[in-house]
Amino acid sequence: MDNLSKNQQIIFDLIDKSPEPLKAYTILFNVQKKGIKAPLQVYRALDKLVEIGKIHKIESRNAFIACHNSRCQVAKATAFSICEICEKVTEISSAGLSKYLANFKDKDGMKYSKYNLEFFGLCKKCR
Amino acid sequence: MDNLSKNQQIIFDLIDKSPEPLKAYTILFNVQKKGIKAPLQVYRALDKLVEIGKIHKIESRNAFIACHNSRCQVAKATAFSICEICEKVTEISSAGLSKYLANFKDKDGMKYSKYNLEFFGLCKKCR
DNA sequence: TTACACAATGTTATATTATAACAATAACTA
DNA sequence: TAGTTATTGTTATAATATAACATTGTGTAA
Ligand SMILES: [Zn+2]
Ligand SMILES: [Zn+2]
Ligand SMILES: [Zn+2]
Ligand SMILES: [Zn+2]
Repeated sequence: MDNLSKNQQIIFDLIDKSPEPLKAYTILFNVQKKGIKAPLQVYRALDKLVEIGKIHKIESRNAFIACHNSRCQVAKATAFSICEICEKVTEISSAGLSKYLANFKDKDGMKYSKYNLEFFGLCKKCR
Repeated sequence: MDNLSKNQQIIFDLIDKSPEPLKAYTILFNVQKKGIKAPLQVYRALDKLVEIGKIHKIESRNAFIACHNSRCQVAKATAFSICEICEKVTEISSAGLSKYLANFKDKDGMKYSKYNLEFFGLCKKCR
């Protein structure tokens, strides 16, 4: 379950050591020297890594970052801050926020199994 | 400010009367008989409509819906529920939720100017 | 009115993101 | 060891989005 396959490990390592979210074709370019030559090989590994919660997709940017939040259980509940100038992305780890959202019910009383929240603003450096 | 241009009006009308989110190329297909023939014409209108808050983009689906929530001021604060089976999307209008998120500060004390929240689950019909 | 600025349009080409389809191999299970 | 499932490799193609440039419309102020 924590045993990644060869391609999954190569791609996870790349994303994990990146200071910024990586796009699929950027990943492809960077792992070609390791023998991963086709988009599908990248997308398959990304799909799996997202599924098991090792990485998250930043939907508004079509990019991927490693999970750095023990609170987000297997990609079911994710929150990020995104700087609109430098594009720095940080995973938000807030007990209050995750509790609030996990318990949120809409007006029909519906509870949700999963959510993704993206905050936008300016990071410290860019203000 | 509420005066849409010709292409903007055509595309807004289509989205506004659609019961489901529409994708850019679905829109393109549906407005070709009205003289809008190129993707760029669609994307330009979509960009403008998003900017002025008449429509929202559902990021996880690359699709667009009309705003039906007076609380979301010009696309700065959006929340949706998405059914993972039938793909029905509803804009969430909750005073509590929008107040909570608008006032949310991360651990660095940063407040955000904008957010997008997508909840996933099963709608009434699909349960 | 006329000149200017700015918004919107039209058009062709191209870039970027993602999946279909099929064959082969590796890893796990009974 | 046979059967099953996950993973890989490969080619082609689908789906989403933007670049670049020329033209036309619309509002505004001299
Ligand atoms: Zn996480
Ligand atoms: Zn920044
Ligand atoms: Zn809205
Ligand atoms: Zn449903």
